[in-house]
Amino acid sequence: MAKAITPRSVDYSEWYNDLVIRSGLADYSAVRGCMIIKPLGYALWENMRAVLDRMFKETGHVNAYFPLFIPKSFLSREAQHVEGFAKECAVVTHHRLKLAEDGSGVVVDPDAKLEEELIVRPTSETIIWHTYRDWIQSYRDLPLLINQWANVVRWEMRTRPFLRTAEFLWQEGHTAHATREEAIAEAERMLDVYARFAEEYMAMPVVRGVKTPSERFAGAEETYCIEALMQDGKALQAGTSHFLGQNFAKAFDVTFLDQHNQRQYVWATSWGVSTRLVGALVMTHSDDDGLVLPPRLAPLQVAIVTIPTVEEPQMTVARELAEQLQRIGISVTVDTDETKRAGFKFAEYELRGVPVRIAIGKRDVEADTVEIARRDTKEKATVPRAAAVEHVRGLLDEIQQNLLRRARQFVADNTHTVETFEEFQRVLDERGGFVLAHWDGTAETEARIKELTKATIRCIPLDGAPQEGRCILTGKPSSRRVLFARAY
RNA sequence: CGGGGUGUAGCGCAGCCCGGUUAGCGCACCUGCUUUGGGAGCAGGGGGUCGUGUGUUCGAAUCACACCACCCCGACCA
Repeated sequence: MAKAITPRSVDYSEWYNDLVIRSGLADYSAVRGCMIIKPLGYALWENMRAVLDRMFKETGHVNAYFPLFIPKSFLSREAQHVEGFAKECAVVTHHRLKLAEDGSGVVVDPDAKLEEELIVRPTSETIIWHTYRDWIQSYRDLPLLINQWANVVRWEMRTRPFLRTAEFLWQEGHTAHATREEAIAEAERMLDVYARFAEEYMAMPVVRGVKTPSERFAGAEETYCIEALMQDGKALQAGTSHFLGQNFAKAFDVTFLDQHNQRQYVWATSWGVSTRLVGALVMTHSDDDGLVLPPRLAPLQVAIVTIPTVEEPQMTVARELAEQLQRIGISVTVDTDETKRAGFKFAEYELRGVPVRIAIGKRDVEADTVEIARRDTKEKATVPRAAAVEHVRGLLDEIQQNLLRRARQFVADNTHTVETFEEFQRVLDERGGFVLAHWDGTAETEARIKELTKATIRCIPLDGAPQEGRCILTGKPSSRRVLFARAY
């Protein structure tokens, strides 16, 4: 094995880093905390983006684009918002460089200092709500349903490829509504879109819930989220949808006249998912041999390898088969690289997560068969050439379903219900995973549990039935279980 | 921002303690031949500001000091 990836059992974190780099998803860059998204990683993001974009449009949203830079004063308009983001903002202070007098290169020209500093957006609520003030006058202007695909910068202390980078790509939806109820319905609708995307496309089961007040987005009245469970038993917040109340409308003075000629503040939501989803996908399905990508998002679904590459009969079969697969909408490549041998290619396609690999050798040509291997289980089947297209079509569906099934089973196996604090600690230390437990509802208890165990309340699950119980820490009454985990 | 680690060829490393030929090794790369059903073999070849700076010395990858960068672990966050 020329390209050994650290096995998960040795060091999960190393495995992830190795895999991201060696599979060709991303590279480190010259800038701290910023990564280069390589063609494979970007293709994956493009596929995610295409599906999400379609789902947003199906739910009535349109795309727009707002500036990268935000005047510093905007950020301070909403008190909680600035508190939440102030510590991680990149700030532009000058607009010009000049040659250094000592010839050592360029220096910032002190004469080019900006009157007001510009913040590189960590999120766009402020500049968007500043704009919405001009766009909204009447109830007829509502709802305003806009999404933006953009990059944002958060100067994080500690970064990890895809999971937390200083610059990341995302989408941010920003909507304005006439009523509280409508805005809440919008926030819930978009959470539902995210959850469906995660399960149907990423094959990643998620728990839907709401954040506790201390975990809420800065400036939100309610933060809805989807939480996923990674293979090492740690949780990952995969998407959030916020009900912002009238906070931003009040901060930016966005009002409208209703049907009764009454001036009202607008109700808001914002919601986003980011390139973090690529990391989530990797951590959900992949194994020690490389990426495992769900067919519905895989940039390449089928790779055909002929053995040997150069000889004609098998190459002819490969090209015919590829054409037939393409015709039914399956992405496929015929590997014509004569400098690599079959074994090398097998390993390489596995590393890159291609769901289905087909091998065609002289033996197959003679028997009129092809060998079809699936990435998720690594099983191989020899099937008649005439049945290959249907086999592949069915197999891609089967892999998609199997990944979701497997991931669901994992979440089920790693979700524990506990009654006492001792049990809580033991489960976290020995097994990790999601832990359902009673909590007295106070921020103090939440903070204390975090301090003692490093576990946070990931969410208050939306589908959890109310249940009387006693808080695992304080013994005070609790009306429902909440979802705890150690998280990324 | 605290703790730890690493900077030597595209990648991974040895050499450094104890200074001294032309700085090595594996992978990758180039050429040729033989191969080709799970990361091929042989032969030949190309590729280096030893992170940066200053100092010590006849002489520094090697010793000293300073700086920089990146990675990992923590606290903070999508």
